[in-house]
Amino acid sequence: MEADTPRIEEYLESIYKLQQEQHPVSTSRLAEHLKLSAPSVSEMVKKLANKRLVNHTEKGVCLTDEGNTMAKRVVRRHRLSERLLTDILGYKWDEVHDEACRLEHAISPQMEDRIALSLGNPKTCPHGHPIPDKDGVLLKEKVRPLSELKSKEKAIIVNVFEEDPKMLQYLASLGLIPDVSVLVEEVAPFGGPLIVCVSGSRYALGREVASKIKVK
Amino acid sequence: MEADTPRIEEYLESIYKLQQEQHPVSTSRLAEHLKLSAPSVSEMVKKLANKRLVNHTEKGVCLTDEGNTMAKRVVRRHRLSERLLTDILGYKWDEVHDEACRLEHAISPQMEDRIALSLGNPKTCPHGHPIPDKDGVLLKEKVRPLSELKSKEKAIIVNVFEEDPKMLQYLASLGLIPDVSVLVEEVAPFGGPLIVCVSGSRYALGREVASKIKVK
DNA sequence: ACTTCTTATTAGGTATACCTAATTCTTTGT
DNA sequence: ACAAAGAATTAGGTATACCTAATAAGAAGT
Repeated sequence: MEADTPRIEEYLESIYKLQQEQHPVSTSRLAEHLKLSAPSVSEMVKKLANKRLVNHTEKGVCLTDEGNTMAKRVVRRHRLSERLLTDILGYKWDEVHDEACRLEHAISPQMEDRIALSLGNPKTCPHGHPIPDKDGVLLKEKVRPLSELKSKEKAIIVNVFEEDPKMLQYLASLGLIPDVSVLVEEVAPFGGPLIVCVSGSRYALGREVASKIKVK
Repeated sequence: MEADTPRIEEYLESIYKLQQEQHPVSTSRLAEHLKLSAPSVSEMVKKLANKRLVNHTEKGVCLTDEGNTMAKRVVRRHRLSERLLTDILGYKWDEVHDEACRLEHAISPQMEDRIALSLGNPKTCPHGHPIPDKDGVLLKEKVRPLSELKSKEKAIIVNVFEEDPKMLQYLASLGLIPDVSVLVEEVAPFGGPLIVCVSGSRYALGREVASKIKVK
């Protein structure tokens, strides 16, 4: 009767992520995100609901308090793993996601503490996302996508909502990483590109790309 | 048709370890070591044999070249994990085994390399056991158990064949750790204790305990 | 309102890795 | 040599987590 926690963690983490965009998460979105068939997800969601980790209504799936707590613990371990990989093992930010997806299920609460301590209690992952603290408290900054800035507006990159390595490499090559200041020089009309100024250089950035960069 | 590698790795690692004591490993020993029922092990061993990872004869199970290579890769990841835990995350040597048992299945070849590099290519785990290199080459020192030394013999601790935390704590408290020099002052007859001298202090050590400490 | 399209679920099936109980095969003691 | 003990396997069964194909339920278009 006991849980295959890795699998459960995977589901909770996905639901957690998808909830940020779409509140009650549809099972089809979840299936797509987990790369599983819809029936498999349907079935598993039922089990999660039985364990009181999610509520499953007509509109979709959402985490219960308990599910949310558990999801945040996984997110914490994922992001701490990413930091361990970059800060200590010399990984680049585009190489850490997949590795962290495996590590997050192999890290004990004790190791979680030790990583946090050894890294000086980092507040964010290498992509700028906040690391929930031990009690699940998560300080989320108010951000907006870079794509929504007006011409001549200046802002600081908070995080990058992206995990594709190619894309991350591209962004890093332009210096578009957290804590960097960006000036929007010009916004081309009709959904055209943004001309941005980053640490002295000027680049044209597609809207799609710019929408993934969150700034404050 | 593809492998549940973590489980396979677990078996190979156990067989690898047990082979050091008893060459063809009996399925019952294996079952005991893995804390599984004999039939479960019997069945799994059949699968491993199908995959050409072990040879299963009347006398027992032994690793094929391929199985041995795979086992050594797991051992490498296990011991590198242990070193990561002690050297970077501040764990004590008695706290690392269980944690490493989980990590060893979540570490990619790339991460393996990075850990080794970041730690300066350590040659042994915190308990003194050699870390196989990338190609499975493993330099095994010629050792004998401390329990076999004669009175007045002096030797250097190479490794400790033990993973029980309590025991490791005890040994560490006496300073009985790898690379430390020990002098046997006296050997009590009839399987009695050894009186040993370690960094200025004198202790009485049971035979059982002493047999787990390998020296050169 | 009704058909169409999408979304979700049920039905039925597979593979993995475990279990207990029963059986067979292998030693070993007398 | 043979019975008792011990080791290993077969038989039969469970739970988990996945799948495809078929069906049902809900939303949207004319």
